[in-house]
Amino acid sequence: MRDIKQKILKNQYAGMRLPDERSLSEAYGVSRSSIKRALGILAQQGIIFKKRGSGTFINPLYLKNQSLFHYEGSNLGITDSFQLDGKKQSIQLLDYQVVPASADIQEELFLSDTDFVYQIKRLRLIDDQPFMIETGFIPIKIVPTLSPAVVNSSIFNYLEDTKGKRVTKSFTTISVSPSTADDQQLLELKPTEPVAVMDGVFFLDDGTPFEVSSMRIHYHYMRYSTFINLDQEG
Amino acid sequence: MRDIKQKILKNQYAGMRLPDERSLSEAYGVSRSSIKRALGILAQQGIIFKKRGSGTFINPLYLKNQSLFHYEGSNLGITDSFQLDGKKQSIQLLDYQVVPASADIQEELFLSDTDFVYQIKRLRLIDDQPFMIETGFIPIKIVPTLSPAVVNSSIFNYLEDTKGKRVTKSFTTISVSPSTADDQQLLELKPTEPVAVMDGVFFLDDGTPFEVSSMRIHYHYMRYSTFINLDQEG
DNA sequence: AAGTGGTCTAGACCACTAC
DNA sequence: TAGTGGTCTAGACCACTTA
Repeated sequence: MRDIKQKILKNQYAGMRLPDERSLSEAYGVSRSSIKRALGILAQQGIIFKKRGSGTFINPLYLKNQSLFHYEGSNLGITDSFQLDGKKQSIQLLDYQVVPASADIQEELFLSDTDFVYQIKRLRLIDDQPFMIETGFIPIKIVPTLSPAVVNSSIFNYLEDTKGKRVTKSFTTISVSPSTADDQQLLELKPTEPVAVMDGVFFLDDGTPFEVSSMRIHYHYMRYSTFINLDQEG
Repeated sequence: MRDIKQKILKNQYAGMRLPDERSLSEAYGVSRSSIKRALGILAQQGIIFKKRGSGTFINPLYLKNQSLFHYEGSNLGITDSFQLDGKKQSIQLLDYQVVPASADIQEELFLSDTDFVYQIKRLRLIDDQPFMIETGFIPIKIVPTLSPAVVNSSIFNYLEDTKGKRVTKSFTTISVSPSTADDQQLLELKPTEPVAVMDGVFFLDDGTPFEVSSMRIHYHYMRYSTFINLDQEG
């Protein structure tokens, strides 16, 4: 899959058309089923279109606009969703405490009355411009070793590097809101300027809910792109 | 896949756990590969989690909150994304003309200098409350038979019913903006109240780009939910 | 050690498109 | 009619979890 994707990017297929599946199968020395799986994922991502009876074609929009297409939604809809390429990221820790899990949070993280969570509020900046206020809740029993030092950078990376646990799934809702006084102060907004709100639950590989998070994003930096494909939905 | 989904909804599996793939294969009288494909789609949608070595489990959040989870993003991120259940939908046609395709639109719809497009501006309402201004561009050569009467309801349904063409894919970008004077008037917003902006390209089944659309949505009605799963991304 | 999901194969047959 | 992708099968073997 990766190799075919590279070839598409490098324009190594003539006429926006890929070889047929049987040829690819032979060329790569794998079964047709495996080729089919690879192409299926690329089709799901909108990189190619399959047309029964005629062949498999590259989506021209993808070539023109990879930067957008590169499927920002795929990065779990968080920091990487924003244009952080060459820019300096930083974090200000605004709040860090351990509190009992509220009823709402118990429900979303599958906790009981007796569970505690970290409550972490951070301001994220790029090139010293504040762009997002993030308030997250994480069960202490999942990462008992969290500390303010860790929280000053990526919690997801910490988890992956030290515990081998990956955060690979999320359920997120995006909405829009006028800015509150708190937003205006922290994000340096005028009263007429709005924020985007992303509320989400993040899960580990195995489905364990790991964090509930609410993000308030400076409207100027909010941009969320997705490719939707209804083919595989029964 | 549909049958298993029903059984999940009706709580016909004990302990939030599905039978193993080999049993399901036998029970349904199909191969394990077919079961695997069905479960793969449900996992992609966040309905179940697969754990190698231990089994397949129902996502409890899905049972608690199907209404949200029912994956509004899947409806191509448009009207169905909003809470229109029992409510009365209506449309006001604000503009309807045929114009030459601009450079931008030519690029996104793969048209040439000589192509013309319908330019259609509509105000959508639910229960007589305006909630979205939609400006769309559609190549005349794809639907030469469009008319104001058609445009007063769903163009997608018209296409499917009369031409057998389905709109199954979209590429959409969501952002946030303060309301303009036009927004404020049409959507009955105060100057401090913002709008969500959804810009997108919609494609037919076979990858033909069908419409470029820009939607400005009353912030009160904007809510976009997605489940993201990074498992299948290489 | 037993049971689970993950990957992969080799091939049959079907449905559609284009010529 | 030839060529394309779609669906499905029966089975081998691997990687991981749990007891």
